[in-house]
Amino acid sequence: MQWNKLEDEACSMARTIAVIGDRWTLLILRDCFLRVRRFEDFQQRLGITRPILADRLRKLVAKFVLAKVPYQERPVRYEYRLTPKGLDLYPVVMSIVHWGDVHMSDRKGRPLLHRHELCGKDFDPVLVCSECGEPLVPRQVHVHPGPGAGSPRHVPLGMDVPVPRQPARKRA
Amino acid sequence: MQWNKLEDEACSMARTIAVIGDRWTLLILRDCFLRVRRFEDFQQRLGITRPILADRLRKLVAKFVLAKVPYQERPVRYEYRLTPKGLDLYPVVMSIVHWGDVHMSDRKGRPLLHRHELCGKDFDPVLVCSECGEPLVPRQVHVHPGPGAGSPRHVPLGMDVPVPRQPARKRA
DNA sequence: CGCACTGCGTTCGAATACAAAACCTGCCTG
DNA sequence: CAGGCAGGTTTTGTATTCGAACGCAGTGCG
Repeated sequence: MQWNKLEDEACSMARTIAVIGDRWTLLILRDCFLRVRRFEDFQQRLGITRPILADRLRKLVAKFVLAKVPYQERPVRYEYRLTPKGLDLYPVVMSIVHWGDVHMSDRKGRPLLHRHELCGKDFDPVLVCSECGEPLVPRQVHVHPGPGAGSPRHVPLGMDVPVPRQPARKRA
Repeated sequence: MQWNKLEDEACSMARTIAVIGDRWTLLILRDCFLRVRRFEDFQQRLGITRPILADRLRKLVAKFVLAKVPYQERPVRYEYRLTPKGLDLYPVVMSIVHWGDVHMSDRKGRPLLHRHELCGKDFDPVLVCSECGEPLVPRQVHVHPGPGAGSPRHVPLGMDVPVPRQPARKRA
């Protein structure tokens, strides 16, 4: 499957991956949330090569995740800023960081702690239900097709199928 | 930067990306949460080629995200199951799917809806603070170095730096 | 003027990852 | 014994990605 095909899948995960499912893109976005905005800064902080960086920034702008806005005239220079669409990726980025904190830290512990300005405490991010506020666990989530459902070659995430497979298995 | 170097960064995001930051790996994990467990099923559902699938499964097992357990003897056949470490990726997967639902759906709407068994309603996932329960927004989160902090070549996510750059800029 | 510098990229072969298809193994079934 | 099935590996060609170097505009400095 090529990158472009991913976008056409009737699966939100595939479509998202078509935008951010690239090693560099996620690191660039992390830096965006750190208020890094300029080509040179990205390049130096990430150690990414210039052609790749230029390509990823271009793609993110084309997908309206970043916006290219001039910060000075004469020589016109641009900086890359998160759009509202880009800002909405915060949960994705935070979830990834948190998983790394919990599961990929070495003996010394996690490299950094997050403090919530509202309550003043160090916290972990928790994913909850928008309706009842309870934490989400995989087993309590069922999925049913929505208006944009296509032929489910990819049965979408959480779909409670008994694993689609050839009906009966002879051997246990 | 090569893949392996990512793991050594003192950044939880980089370390997580070293595990799951691959287009196929995330799709495989999505299917895992759908209770897909067998090589053939992954292959057919994803349209992934066999060598790549074998490679990704091997890596996920090596990283303890999946476990390879026999489900029958004589011919020994294995299935791949999420470990607790793997199950903890649920927020990552859900956040990605939700972003796709919101921002990548076509006119017809999102391909699927999620229903929460506990409250019986269709919901969106929301990322909240574990301490006060309020939704997290980027601007209200500050970060300070934790015990595992290294030299911050990558200043970690959310770090509230005024963008590290060469002190004074000659041109405005 | 003329030369260097800064910010932001592009162009170029070499290395890598990937796709498509065929092949192999161990066991079972007809 | 032919064929099938689950779960891979091998082989071969193509698309991506990479690192190093170059291009280029607009100053700034002597």
